[in-house]
Amino acid sequence: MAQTTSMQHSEIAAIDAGAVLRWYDRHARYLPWRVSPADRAKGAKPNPYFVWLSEIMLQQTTIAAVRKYFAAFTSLWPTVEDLAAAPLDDVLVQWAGLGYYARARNLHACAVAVVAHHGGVFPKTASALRDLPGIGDYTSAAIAAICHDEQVAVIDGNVDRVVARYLALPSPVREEKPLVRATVQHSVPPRAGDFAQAMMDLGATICAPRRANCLLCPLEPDCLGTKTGNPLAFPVPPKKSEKPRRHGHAFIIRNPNGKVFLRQRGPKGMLAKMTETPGSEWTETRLAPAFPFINDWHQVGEVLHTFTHFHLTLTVWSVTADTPLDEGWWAEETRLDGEALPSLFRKVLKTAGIE
DNA sequence: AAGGCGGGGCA
DNA sequence: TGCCCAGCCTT
Repeated sequence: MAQTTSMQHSEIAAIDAGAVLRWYDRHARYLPWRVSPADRAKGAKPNPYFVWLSEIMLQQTTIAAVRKYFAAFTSLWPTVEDLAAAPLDDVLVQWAGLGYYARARNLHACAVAVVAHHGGVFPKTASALRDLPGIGDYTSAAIAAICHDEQVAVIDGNVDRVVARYLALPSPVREEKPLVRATVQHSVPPRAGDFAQAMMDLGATICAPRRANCLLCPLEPDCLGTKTGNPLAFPVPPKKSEKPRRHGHAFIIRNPNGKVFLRQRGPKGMLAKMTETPGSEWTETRLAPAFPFINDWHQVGEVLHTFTHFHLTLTVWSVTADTPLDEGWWAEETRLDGEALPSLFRKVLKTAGIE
């Protein structure tokens, strides 16, 4: 077995890290949480709090979407101590619209843990970072490499794609994970942080999902994907599963004072602890609407609109209520900025002209 | 190992 | 419309 491991090791293809770094030194993207390669060469180090915050926000989220949120968070909470001291509800308000709200809950829990268990200083190794909430294989490696040049493999969707093309991998990335990891780990140079960011920039600007600008790519000379004549054939897409469509009802309840009724969702599941307009369960078959607070809802309500959000088809009702309601609060229609309203419920309110 | 999570942008 | 984006967590 040891011999087999040795043989496999000798067969692992390497990425030309020198070529990648030379390209990065000229073409690095400037981002607010980043230290440029030139400043890095002078000894400048990135702020681990900024790097961590940006990495969490960037999970399955584009840079364009993250910019404003990063600016707002660092303005409100300049340090991890500030973030840890903030109420979770305030963090959810600021996160509203960015999606994947478990990230916001884990973000806050992680800040609290860093302050409570690490003296307000982020751990320096990928292994220790990996134990914090919301930090997995990718994010732990990214922080350790970018902040401390730990020579770990940093593998995100960009790197998966670059390597899948570079090696012309015949199977979906999920099945090729060990080979991708071995290849990247085998290639990490001492400038591990710049290398990690370079590979991601390469995937974002040259070796992009639907466009490969091979003429400008530092890896082109050895790229097997290019040699096949169709690098865009990689990575091979996984089989996609059908998702059932779900149906639900949402109620826009307004009182005579022109306020709208909102409430907080439960602590588990979809959009946990976020603000919502009251509604029904979401089921696979279309349900007759039932609203717990108003027995004769159908006498005072009317359908405003029906729209689809992901796999959810939502029917929006307008309801007038003149009695106090429990389990929620009445909000000024013009002051929804202070609510932890996900995009879904902002869409609901927008159908009634409330924004 | 697979599925759920949420939203925006772009071809 | 479908796919992708600096993935993580749960079952």
